[in-house]
Amino acid sequence: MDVLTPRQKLILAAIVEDYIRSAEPVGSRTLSKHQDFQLSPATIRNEMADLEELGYLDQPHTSAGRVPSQKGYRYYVDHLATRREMDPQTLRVLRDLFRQRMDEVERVIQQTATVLSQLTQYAAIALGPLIHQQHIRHIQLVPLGGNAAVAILVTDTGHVENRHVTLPDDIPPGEMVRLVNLLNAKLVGTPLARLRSHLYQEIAAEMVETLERYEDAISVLDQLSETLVNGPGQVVVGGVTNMLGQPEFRDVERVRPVLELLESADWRRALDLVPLTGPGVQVRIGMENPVASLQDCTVVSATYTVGGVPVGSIGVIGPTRMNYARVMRILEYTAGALTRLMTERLTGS
Amino acid sequence: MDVLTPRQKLILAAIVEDYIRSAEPVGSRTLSKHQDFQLSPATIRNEMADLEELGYLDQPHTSAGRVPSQKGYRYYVDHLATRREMDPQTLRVLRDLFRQRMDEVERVIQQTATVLSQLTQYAAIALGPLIHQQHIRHIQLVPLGGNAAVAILVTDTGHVENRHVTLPDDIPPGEMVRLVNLLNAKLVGTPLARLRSHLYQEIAAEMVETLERYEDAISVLDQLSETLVNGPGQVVVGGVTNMLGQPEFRDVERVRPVLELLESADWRRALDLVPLTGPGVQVRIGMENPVASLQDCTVVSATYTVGGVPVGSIGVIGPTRMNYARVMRILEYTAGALTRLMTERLTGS
DNA sequence: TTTAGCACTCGTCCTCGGTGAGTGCTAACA
DNA sequence: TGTTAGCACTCACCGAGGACGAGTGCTAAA
Repeated sequence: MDVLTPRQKLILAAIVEDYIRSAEPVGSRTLSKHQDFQLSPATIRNEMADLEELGYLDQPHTSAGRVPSQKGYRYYVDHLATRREMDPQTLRVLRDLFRQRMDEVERVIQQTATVLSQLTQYAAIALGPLIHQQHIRHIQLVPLGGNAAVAILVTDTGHVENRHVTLPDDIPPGEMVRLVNLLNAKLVGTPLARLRSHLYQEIAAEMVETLERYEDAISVLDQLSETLVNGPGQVVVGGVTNMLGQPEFRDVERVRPVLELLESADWRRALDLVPLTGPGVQVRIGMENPVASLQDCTVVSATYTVGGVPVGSIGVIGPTRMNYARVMRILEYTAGALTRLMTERLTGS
Repeated sequence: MDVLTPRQKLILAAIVEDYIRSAEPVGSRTLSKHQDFQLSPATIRNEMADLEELGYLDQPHTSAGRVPSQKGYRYYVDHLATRREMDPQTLRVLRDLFRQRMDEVERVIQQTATVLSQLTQYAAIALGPLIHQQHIRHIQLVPLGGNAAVAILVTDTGHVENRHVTLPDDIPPGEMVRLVNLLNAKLVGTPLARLRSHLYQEIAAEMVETLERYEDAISVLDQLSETLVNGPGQVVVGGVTNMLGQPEFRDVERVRPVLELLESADWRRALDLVPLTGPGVQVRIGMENPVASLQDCTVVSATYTVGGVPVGSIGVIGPTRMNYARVMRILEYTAGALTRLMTERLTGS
């Protein structure tokens, strides 16, 4: 990373901030009238030429002003973005959000995505807490007729998962009741991540004793646990149409790949966008994104944790010309609030 | 409704179909070379002038061809659209869809919306079957600690609903078990629509006898049944970005209101779009839509039924320049398939 | 090192004429 | 009376040309 003079930093920061505001290339004259630093346009032009040579600025065409390059944004985020306080109005909206009574975790995630997108005017994405961190509270098997049945699993946060399973033929009456009772007696309190190993290691022996049809029971439980642990969990995307308001996406052909990605049911990729990589706020600018259709976008994300372990994440997707300072601040706050809320739910009650 | 001569009908149909294909105003010369009717451009121009005077055609500007008006589309749909057979490829896609094994009704609805949007290249909307038509299979109350609990309700189609409820303080141990047992003994088989009346009329007496804390039990059940019956049910929207491919929506400002409507969580209004109004395929052209942001769109919808009663619906949203014949045929087929499938689920098993 | 001056670049906007698709009208024709 | 050929007219679209202005790079002076 090159070393910039204090004045160059000042100018770079001013250009980034001005461009974020106006979405128009910033000229030297505009800057010279700008603020603290009293410099003539010519001086600023010299500095800008240097900054462009170093790769921090781009010039759309010869007679236009300068625009931050992706490298410029990166430098701004890493070294220049000042941690301003949140404006009181934003803070109030967020406080109100988390003061609300929201019983279901699903609702919390849903509302978070909505509020994030409203506040930022970008698209927002929120991933529910990974279910396999949660503990089993209750298991139930409800026969539907024929061989069909629904397996229901309730976690200690009150999250309910259900899967349709196929029962083996000719289950003796009472056998299923015994199975359910055994499971509840033995599995309540187990983290979902260890459901399978518990099944085989600790209660298999007992199942052989208690149940006449051991293999059949295992087959049902396999069906339940298989999709459950690997499932992507809840994903909520909000404010997609906000992207249409951004000037860089006034052209339909530009937004289209982004909207298509956001709409696609291929949530695995969505998860890639906002991976669970440690604490703090992460910023991916343009080409830093692994997904090609986001190369003109910035993804800002943060994770919320329970007991220090990341369990879910939230993110904001917008153009590279993004209000970094504000979005990062908002995400930081929100992730913190979610961490507190989820910790309370997962350990407190 | 004015009476059109056979030739006028022929010309109107040709214009509508040509415009649906090309999205460009149709000129007299193009039409004269068109097909069966051997007429000179001049003759066709005369007829077109008449049709315009009657309101079936519009002219974007003096020296452009003609475009069907909304009245023209309406006439076309009502009198001219020929019931062509579905092309084999479309038919195969639909057959494959419903041949798939889809245990959960939710998956059926989800997949239907996806396939509809893929086939039509418009946006598709699918509404899950109204839950209050279904019958109770199982009720469960899982305490979470403190006063919180989850109430779970399974219907005979295997649909699982859950709500967080607040328990009264100091429930005697065993009381809740008794409550759940009583509910299951008495309520299994009841249609959800009659849950509340059953609660009060038929088993209230028994509850007073069996339970020490009758009022508390009722308060819990109230919480469960309240949101359950009035809930909007499952709504899936798919293929929203398909709209971006339509030439009439190349301008961002034109798509925006439509996408915003489709994204909005205000599903009540979405329900208004595709109301449960009897059998058959419904077409709403432009201003016929009650929602202002759809005034340049056509909504084609159909309902699926169980035992003759409409329980859910599907729809396609696209520009007024829509391939009516094909979309209507596809929706007709799909609604029929859903009717068969849901009937089997709701009554068969 | 900074600044004033100046020529230069280049995107934007406007105008303007040519082009062509399409029309309306009229008169002739079957 | 319905149909067709002919013809003048309209008007969106396209590309060229020119004025404008924001902004630059360079040079020379402070």
